[in-house]
Amino acid sequence: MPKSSRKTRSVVTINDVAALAGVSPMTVSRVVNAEKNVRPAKREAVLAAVRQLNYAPNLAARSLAKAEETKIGVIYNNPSAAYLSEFLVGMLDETAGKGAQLVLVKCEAVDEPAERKAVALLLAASVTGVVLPPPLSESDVVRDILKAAGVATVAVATGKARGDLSCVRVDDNRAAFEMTQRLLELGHRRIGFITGHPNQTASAERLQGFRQAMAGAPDAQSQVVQGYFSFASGLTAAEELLDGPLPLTAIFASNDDMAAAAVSVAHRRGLDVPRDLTVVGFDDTAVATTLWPPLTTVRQPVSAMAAAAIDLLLTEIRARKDGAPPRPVDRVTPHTLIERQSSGPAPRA
Amino acid sequence: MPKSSRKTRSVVTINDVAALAGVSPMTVSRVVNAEKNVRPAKREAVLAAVRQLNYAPNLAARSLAKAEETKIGVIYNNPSAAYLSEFLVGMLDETAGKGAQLVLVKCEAVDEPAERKAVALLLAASVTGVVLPPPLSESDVVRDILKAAGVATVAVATGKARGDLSCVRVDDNRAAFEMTQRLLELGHRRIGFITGHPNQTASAERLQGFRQAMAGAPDAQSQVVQGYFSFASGLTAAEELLDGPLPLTAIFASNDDMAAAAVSVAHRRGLDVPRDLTVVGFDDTAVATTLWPPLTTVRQPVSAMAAAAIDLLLTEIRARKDGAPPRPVDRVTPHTLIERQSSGPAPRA
DNA sequence: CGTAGTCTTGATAGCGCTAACGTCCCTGTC
DNA sequence: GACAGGGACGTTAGCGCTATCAAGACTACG
Repeated sequence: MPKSSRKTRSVVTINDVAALAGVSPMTVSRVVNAEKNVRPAKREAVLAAVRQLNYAPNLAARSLAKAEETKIGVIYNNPSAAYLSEFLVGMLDETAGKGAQLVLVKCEAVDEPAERKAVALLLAASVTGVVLPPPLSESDVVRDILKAAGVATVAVATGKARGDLSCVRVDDNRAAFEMTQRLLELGHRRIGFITGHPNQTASAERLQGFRQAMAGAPDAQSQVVQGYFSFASGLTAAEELLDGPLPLTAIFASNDDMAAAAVSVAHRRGLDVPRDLTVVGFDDTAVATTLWPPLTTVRQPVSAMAAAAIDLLLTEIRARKDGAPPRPVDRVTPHTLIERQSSGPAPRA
Repeated sequence: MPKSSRKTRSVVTINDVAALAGVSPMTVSRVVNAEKNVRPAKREAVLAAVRQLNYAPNLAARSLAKAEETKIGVIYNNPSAAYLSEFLVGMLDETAGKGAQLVLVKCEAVDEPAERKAVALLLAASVTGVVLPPPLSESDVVRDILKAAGVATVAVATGKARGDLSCVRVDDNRAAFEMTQRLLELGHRRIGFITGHPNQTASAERLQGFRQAMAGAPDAQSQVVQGYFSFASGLTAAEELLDGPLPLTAIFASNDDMAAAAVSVAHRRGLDVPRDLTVVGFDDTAVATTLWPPLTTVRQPVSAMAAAAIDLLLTEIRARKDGAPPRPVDRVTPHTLIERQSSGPAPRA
C-alpha cells in the first residue's frame, strides 16, 4: 500500500516501464533518449515495454531534471496571416517534442519604441532565446538589445546572412533569378518588376536576382518600380508599370500580395491573365490560391524554416550554457518554383 | 559550500525569494499563486522580494509538482490561414502562463479516414484534452472517438450549442441578423445572400439570422443562393445572384472569401462597390482588408475564443481528475459589426 | 591467468515546486 | 480564564525524470 498522499497519477511513468522491462529507470531513460552504450537485448526489452504501456515521457519532469527550462520568445508583426500561421505551426511542431515554451509578443508598429517595448516584454518574461520572423529579423535595434542581454537569437528570412546572428533563410537572389529565367523561357521579353519594401534586405536580393537573369538575355527589356509589400502599394506600382512606355507581357512582383494587386489592375483594364499578361509573385501565401487565376510563385518552406530556427536556437542555448562562444550559423533552405495559372507563354508580338 | 554536483542553476528560485523575504518557500508559493490566507505584511515582503529578484516561477517544476501534465491536442484543417494564425496566437497566449503543451495535428481532408487518422495521432501522443477549431468542431466522427477515449474536448465556432460537448462560439444567428438590419437601415431592399457550406451549422444559423431580419421588413425582397465558403464557390454564387431576376443593391456573403469573390464579380461587370452594389462578409479575416474596397464584415474574437477554449478545457480536465462528471459548457462570445468601405447606402431606385 | 582498460548498469541525489498535514497563535464565547 | 474554532505559516515528502558516480561485467593483452 503506497503511503503517498499525493494526487494519484494515472499515466505510466518511467518506473512502470523499468519494472516491466526488468531494468532500472536509468536504463529506460538511456534508451528513450537514444543514448548508446546500452546492450541490444536490454534496449529491445525496454522498447517492447514502452510500446506495451504506450509510455510517453513527462516533459515537465524531463526539463526539470535537465535543468533546462527553455522559454523561447517570438516577436511577430503579422507580416501576413498566412505566413504567421504556417510559421507558428512549424515552431510548435518542433517545440512540442523538445519541451520548449513559446512566448509570443506582438509588435504592432515597426518603429523603434514599439520594438523596444516588445523586446522588453520578452526579457521581463526571462526568455532564454528569441526567434525573429520577418520583418523584425532585420531590426538592428532588436538585435542589439538582445545581444546586450545575452539572449540567443535566430533571425528568419533575412535577405542575406548576417555575420553576427544565426539565420534561416532561402536564397532570395537565386529564387528570383530562377523565376525570371522561367519567364524568359516562356518567351517574355518585356518584363516589369515590383520591388519589395526597401527596409528588408530580401527586397534587394530579389531585385538583384531579377537583374542578373535579365542581364543574361540582351534582347529583353525591363522596368522596375518601387513597391512596399502591401496590396495597396502593388496597385499603384502595377498602374505605373502598365502606364509606362514599355508594353509589358509579364509582371514579377516581389510578393504575392502585390502580385494579387497586379492581377486586380490587369482585370480592371480588361487584360486577361495570363493570356495578355503574365503575373508572378513570391512567397506562396494563401492569396496565391485564393485568387483567380491562382498565382505562379516561389514557395518558401516556411514551416520547415520555423522548425529549423527553433532547432538552431536550442542548439545555441545549449552551447552557451556549456560556455561555448556564440557561433552564428547561416542555414539556407531550398525554395520551389510553383507554376499555377497566372503565368503563360508571352503573347505573339 | 553546496554539495550539489548538478548543473549550476543561474536563475532565481522560490528559495531565493523565500530567503530574501524571510519566509518559507511555501509562503512564497502561496503568494505567487494568489492564495488567500497570507497576512498582508508577509505578502508585501514576498512581492517585494519577487520584484527585486525578478523571480519567475519554473513552469516545469510547477506542473510536475501539481502532477498536472496537460497536453492539449489541436486538429486543424486550415480553414483559412488568417483564422488559424489568430487562433494559434490565442491558444499560445493562454497556454504560456498555464504550462500546458500544444500538440498540433493537421487533418488534410475532411473525410472520415483523415479525421480518424488525425484523432489517432493525438491519442497516440496521449493528450488529455482536445480543441476542435472549425470545421472539425462539427465532426461527429471526431467527437465520438474522443468521447469513447474519455478525452476532454472543446469545440470552437459551432453554429449552435452542442449538448454533449463544451463549445465556444459567437451568436451567428444574431450577428447575421444585425448585419442584415444594418443593410436595411442603409436603405437596401433587394438583398442577395450567399450561404455557407451546408456541413457547418453556422451556415444555417447565419441564413436564419438573415431571414429573420428580412422578415421584419415586408417591403424588402431577397434571393438566396448556395455557397461553400470558398472563393471559387463565391464567384459562381455571385454570378448567379447578379444574373437573377432581382436587381440587387446588396450582397451578404456568409464569409469574407465569398464576399471577396462577389466584389471581384461586381468589378468585372463594371459595378462600383459600394456605389452600385454593397457587399458585406462575415469573419473579418485578412482578405477583408487586403481587398479593395475593404470589406464591411462581422468580426469574431478569434483569439479570445481560442483562449477561452483552452481555459474551458483546462477546467474540464481538472474537474475530470476530481472525478466530476463532464458538464458541457456553452460559451458565447461577443461579435462586432465592422463597417468598412464595401458598404454604403442603397442607390436611388 | 591477472590486470588495466572499456562498456554497461544501477544507486543515489536532486531539479523547483506544491499537496498534505502539523503546529502555533489569534480570536470569540461562555 | 478555559476552550473550541479557525487562520497563518512551516515541515515533510514527493511529482517523474536525469546527472553523476560507483560498481559490476566484459575485453584485450602480456
